[in-house]
Amino acid sequence: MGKNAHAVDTLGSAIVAGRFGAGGVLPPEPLLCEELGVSRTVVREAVKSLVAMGLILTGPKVGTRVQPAEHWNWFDPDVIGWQSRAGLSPEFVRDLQDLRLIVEPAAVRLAAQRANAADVQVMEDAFAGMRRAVDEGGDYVSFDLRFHQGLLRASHNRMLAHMGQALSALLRTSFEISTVMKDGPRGSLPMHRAVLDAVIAQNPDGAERALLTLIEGAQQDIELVLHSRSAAQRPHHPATTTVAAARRRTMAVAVPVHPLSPTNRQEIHP
Amino acid sequence: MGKNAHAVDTLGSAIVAGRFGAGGVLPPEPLLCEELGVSRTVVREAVKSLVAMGLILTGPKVGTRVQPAEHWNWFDPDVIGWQSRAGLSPEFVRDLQDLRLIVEPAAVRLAAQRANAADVQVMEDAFAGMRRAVDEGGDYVSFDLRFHQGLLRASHNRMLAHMGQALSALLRTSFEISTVMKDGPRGSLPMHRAVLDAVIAQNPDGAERALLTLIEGAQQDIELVLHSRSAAQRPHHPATTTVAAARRRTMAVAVPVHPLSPTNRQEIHP
DNA sequence: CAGGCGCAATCGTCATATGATAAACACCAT
DNA sequence: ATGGTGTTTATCATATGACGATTGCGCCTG
Repeated sequence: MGKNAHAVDTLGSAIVAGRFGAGGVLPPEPLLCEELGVSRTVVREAVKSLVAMGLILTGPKVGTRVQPAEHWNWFDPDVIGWQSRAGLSPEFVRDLQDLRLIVEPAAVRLAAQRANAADVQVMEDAFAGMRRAVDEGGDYVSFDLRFHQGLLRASHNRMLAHMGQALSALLRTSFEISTVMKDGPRGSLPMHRAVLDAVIAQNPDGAERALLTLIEGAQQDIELVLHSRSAAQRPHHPATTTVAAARRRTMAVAVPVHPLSPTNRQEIHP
Repeated sequence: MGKNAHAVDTLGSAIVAGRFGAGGVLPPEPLLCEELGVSRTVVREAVKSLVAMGLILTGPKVGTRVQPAEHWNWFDPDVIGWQSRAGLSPEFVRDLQDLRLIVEPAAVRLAAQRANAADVQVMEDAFAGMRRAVDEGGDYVSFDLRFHQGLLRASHNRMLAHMGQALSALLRTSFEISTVMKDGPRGSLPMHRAVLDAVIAQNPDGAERALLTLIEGAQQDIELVLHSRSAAQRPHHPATTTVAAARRRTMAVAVPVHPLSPTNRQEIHP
């Protein structure tokens, strides 16, 4: 990984984790150079990236100060990733659940009205992958994410599609650092099918209903996880608390214990 | 303004305006230095900012290429501002209207449940400012924006609050480059009051209804504007076509005729 | 005690050099 | 002739050193 990407990731993680406090000031550039083991050029460019994400602002003599959390760009995959690794606070999860509950039903309504053949094909492929993963074993999560991503994109609304990207980043991270629920996938398949069918039938109401069912299942799981987490204070090792299945379910959610791979949007590797 | 900010703005505007085409590649860094009249350091930092906004990707030998529009960060105030100046295409406006219609009613429901005294005070102040602006003349727009911003923040959801920021950026820009509607403010005052009262009364249903009324009024205006615009193909001078008032209205919207783009080659969006 | 003035810390900008990477091309072997 | 392979080269990535600009803070003066 490039040094710049590493610097952005390190600083971003530290800031989001609250290492400098809310409104605190970061060390001067020379010190950051030492700590990160890079030149001032790299530090400056990393700082510029973080400024663009709304995490900090800079000025002569004032140094670089972290902005209040309301100014973060909460739709940046990196920011969401850092927050996820820093710990899924109940407030953060609640915010995301709120958002999902607001956005996805509305998006699926639009999708049912606007989806074209290509959109449907993407979702069909994703669904096929999910089914295959259940039958033969495989990466269920990626296909599930692709399904929901396809759903959001099928709304043909740039903002909604971008939100899906952010949501995906969170869920993906959540999965990378945890285990997948065992029988969740099989149970959620039929309801995914129902959503897709309703979209194909251009039936907004049916699509919304099916999706709401899906979300409710996920919400229950998440609440269970958060509950079991606050019960078992600070689990020790990769013993991520996995949660028993609910009947209808979209995605499993578990608790991050150890930070892991950053998403690197900075370099091209075609 | 600092050179860096200027560089980011210039490049960002050009990219969003489609000067390099979708998926096109920007000139090499040395050329950009000449065009912008700045050093390579500034260009690189500006590029890093744009990368963080998801507008472009960079890599050795491949140059810096603009990403497809789905990857833009559509919740960045700068990006929205550039898009606004580049021309409010009907699709863009439709996307934003969709978003507003999805987010604001849901947010006001949450606000009615979660708003505290401080939140209410912010909105009261904003409303008082709106009323004063109507009675004595003044900057109605700022207070209207502040009202809606306060509404979103009162939902106590970081993502929703941030979305409000982006929405504000759009509406503000829309106003900066156009004139304000004459009797819109007076007509919209009562409905704003109704929203605020419902929030204070912790009445989610009432708040949502009132807000929906407000949004519908705005939507009608916007449709009128877009219609009159496509009717009058390419008006000649600063004759911004303002639109007659509708009864209930949140904010006035007018048409940018002359983008303030620094580049002379403005392009007509398809 | 108050207000203006200078100092110094810190970021902003510039210039130049060198390394790293990956696409493009030419070359050789089969 | 064709396909693989090595070299070239354009472009970005990083490092270094210097100077300018701005602003917070303390000192000095009235």
